[in-house]
Amino acid sequence: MLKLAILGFLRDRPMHGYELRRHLAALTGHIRPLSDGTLYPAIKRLEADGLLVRETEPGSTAAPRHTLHLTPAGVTALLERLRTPEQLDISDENRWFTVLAFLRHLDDPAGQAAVLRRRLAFLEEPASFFYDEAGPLDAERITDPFRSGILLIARATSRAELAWLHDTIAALDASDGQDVTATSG
Amino acid sequence: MLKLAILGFLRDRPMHGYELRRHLAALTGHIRPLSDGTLYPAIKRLEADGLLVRETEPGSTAAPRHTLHLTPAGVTALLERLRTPEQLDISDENRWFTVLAFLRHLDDPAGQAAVLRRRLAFLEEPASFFYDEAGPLDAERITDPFRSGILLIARATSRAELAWLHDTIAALDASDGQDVTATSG
DNA sequence: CCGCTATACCTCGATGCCGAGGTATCGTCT
DNA sequence: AGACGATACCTCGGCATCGAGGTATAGCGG
Repeated sequence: MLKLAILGFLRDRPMHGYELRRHLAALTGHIRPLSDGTLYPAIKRLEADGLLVRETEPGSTAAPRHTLHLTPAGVTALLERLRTPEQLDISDENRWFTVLAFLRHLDDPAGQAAVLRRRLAFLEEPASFFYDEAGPLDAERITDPFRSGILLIARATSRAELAWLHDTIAALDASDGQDVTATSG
Repeated sequence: MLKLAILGFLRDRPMHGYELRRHLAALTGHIRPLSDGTLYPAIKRLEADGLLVRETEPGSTAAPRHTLHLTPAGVTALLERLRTPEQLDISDENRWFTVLAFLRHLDDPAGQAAVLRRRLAFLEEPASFFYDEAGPLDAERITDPFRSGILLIARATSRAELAWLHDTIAALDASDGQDVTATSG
């Protein structure tokens, strides 16, 4: 997750750790704040994997700034992750939003549509939060106001996202067809 | 999180680990599947903390079943957790839904309303996912269709939840007033 | 020039989760 | 009788994260 977000931000432009931290805070920080005890080891792991390099700028500001650049391997890893996200990236809303935030980097309408279709399939499979001895509880059988609130909110989110997914997939399919004829004609 | 869910389910009725596992799978399993390598150590931690006890049923079915019961300390811990959730339980939707799923156990309309008000305050404070050099990006300035999708979905969720929160808080406030006059009169 | 804050980076112990593995029993199908 | 899957529980290594701590520089107010 963190890995995806770091690669995604660095794909836009090289930046140093502290700036990365600010961007990450803006993206998911209100949901789940990120400590730099998490960020810097993550950067080190990516560096050890050869996905990014640091270039030390001399006396720019304060401490020795390491400007972080993606390597070609880093770009490949990002695109691979975006093209074939793991199931948790599809099902968990926080992770899914991170995928969406950088899906534009996957510069391929068909590939983007394929990822959206995976989310679509996940949202369309029936899921129930609660059940008792008699089986799954549908909305009508739930008397607890808090639990019916969960269902209400989940359903509103689902409706909005399904509509958006259908629209966006249609647009991507259309633009893909256009591009193919444009480049081939 | 897991801790809260275990305590919450056991508050309904004692059950053994495997049954707990099924309930947990129904509650959050479609989002994030739970391995029993996570569940059983969590049960052990709760037992070590004195929040639950196991009672071994003799030759009921297969392996030695341990039926899990909340202790008075476990009930207290559950109520305390529900009454004063940490900020992450408020901000993270997955955690928040877990709080909601068991908030009914906090048998106190005023306390329940107070928790809902914390979520309300969180949702009402302005948050932006993205920003550039010129500051936070509002919806109009975002051209990336995937990022505008995030905002669209987040806003739909937020609208639905805010409406539900207002309604439910009003209902709780009303029932609280009624209860007070009923018990005092 | 001292203290304070912001910038910028790092380490380390504790914790919690995951996945892969293992054990054992019971019921059912063949 | 043997194979198999479901039930039921457990252990352990590995890893990501958190939080608390530390280091160092630059700039600003008093």
